[in-house]
Amino acid sequence: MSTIDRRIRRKQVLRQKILDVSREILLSQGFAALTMRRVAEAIDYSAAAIYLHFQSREQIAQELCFAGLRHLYERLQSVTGKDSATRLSGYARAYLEYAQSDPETYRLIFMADPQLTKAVFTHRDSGGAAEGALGLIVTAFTELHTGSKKTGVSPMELAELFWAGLHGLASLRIACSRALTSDEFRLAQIFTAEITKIEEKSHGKAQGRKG
Amino acid sequence: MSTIDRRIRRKQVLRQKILDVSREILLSQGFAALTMRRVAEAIDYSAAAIYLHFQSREQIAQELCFAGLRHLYERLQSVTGKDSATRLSGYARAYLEYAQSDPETYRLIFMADPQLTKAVFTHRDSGGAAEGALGLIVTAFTELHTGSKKTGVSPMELAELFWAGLHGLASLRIACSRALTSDEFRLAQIFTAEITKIEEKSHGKAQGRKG
DNA sequence: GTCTATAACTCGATAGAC
DNA sequence: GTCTATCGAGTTATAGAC
Repeated sequence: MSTIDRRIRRKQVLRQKILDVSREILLSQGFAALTMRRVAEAIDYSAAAIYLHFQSREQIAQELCFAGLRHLYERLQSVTGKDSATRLSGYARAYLEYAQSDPETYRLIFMADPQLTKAVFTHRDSGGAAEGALGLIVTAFTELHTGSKKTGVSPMELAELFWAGLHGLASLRIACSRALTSDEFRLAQIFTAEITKIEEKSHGKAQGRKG
Repeated sequence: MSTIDRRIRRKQVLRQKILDVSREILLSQGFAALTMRRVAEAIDYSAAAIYLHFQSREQIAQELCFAGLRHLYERLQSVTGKDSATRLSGYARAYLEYAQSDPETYRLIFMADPQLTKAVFTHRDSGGAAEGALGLIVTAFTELHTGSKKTGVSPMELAELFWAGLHGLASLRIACSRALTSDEFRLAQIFTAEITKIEEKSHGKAQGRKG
């Protein structure tokens, strides 16, 4: 291994360490506490040294968003189910569980800064996690759609509505724990049942189909 | 009118002027641009003078949130309709229209700072706009409920789910205009139809944005 | 080539002169 | 009541030590 390789490797290691420390600060104290000085303190370097590895604080935030989005995508991917309806129910739970497990990152991705959110949806650096995640949901609704339950509403529209609903539940909870008095998982379950047209089990089927 | 009254009045006028200027900056440039120095510049005072009328920047933000929430409440109150289902449809439209008309204030209320969101839901200074708004929706669902369409799901739960869905649509649009490819008003219409259990009339209804 | 040290600028907020 | 001066904290750019 040449000295040049060693140098590159060390550089990468330091860069990753900056990201790790940043993630920890974000997780425990929120984005406002994620300052260059604090990160520098944690990795035992000067604040200016960070700028050799990252262009700005925003860029660090962006990478944390990308990583968070990949985590969310992985959770969704790990959801299995024979029929699309139960899979959608699993997606809902997985989505809310992710937001609950790492609210500060979720906030950073979807609530904090429009530029960051935009970056998540436009840049390719996140490994296509955003498209992939939505793709899973669209696929499920497409399957559901082949049962021809609904006409005039495309799977894409249902997928986006589904996502928006989950995001509403997750983000309201993050913004204010007291905003919703009902349990968000229960609301998500009701929502999923509605959107997939599955009657709640506690009551059998109450209404007919549509032809 | 005594000199003391005059003084109090002038003080109130200046205070309102600070709020007006702040609101304008928020509306046009976002919360980040709302700095004490900029406000001071606009009202032609020193930055320190503002602290005679407001305890902090946060307090200014809070009052802007309260005012915004009252505006939202007014829009919801102006929705009329014979049956609860059409009223709910109107609420959905009014809600999204408000968020669209003043996205920066909406962001401040529900997305920016947990402390602000919490204040909106706990403090009484907003004139009970938050409770009032939710109350309108709960009432509509209670009416709907008397038709005994749904059992096992309370009107309160439906109201919160309804609100969360609308918030999801509004906040996603604000966070990133490209997040949703479908028209949010159409999605809201689908959502409302679902949650009120009204089958879509294959395609008859219009989905225009502005009434 | 890398990092430190430092300076230039932003901000919110406060103390004290007038 | 108002301003000036200033503090502490923040981001960022750069000069120079190693």
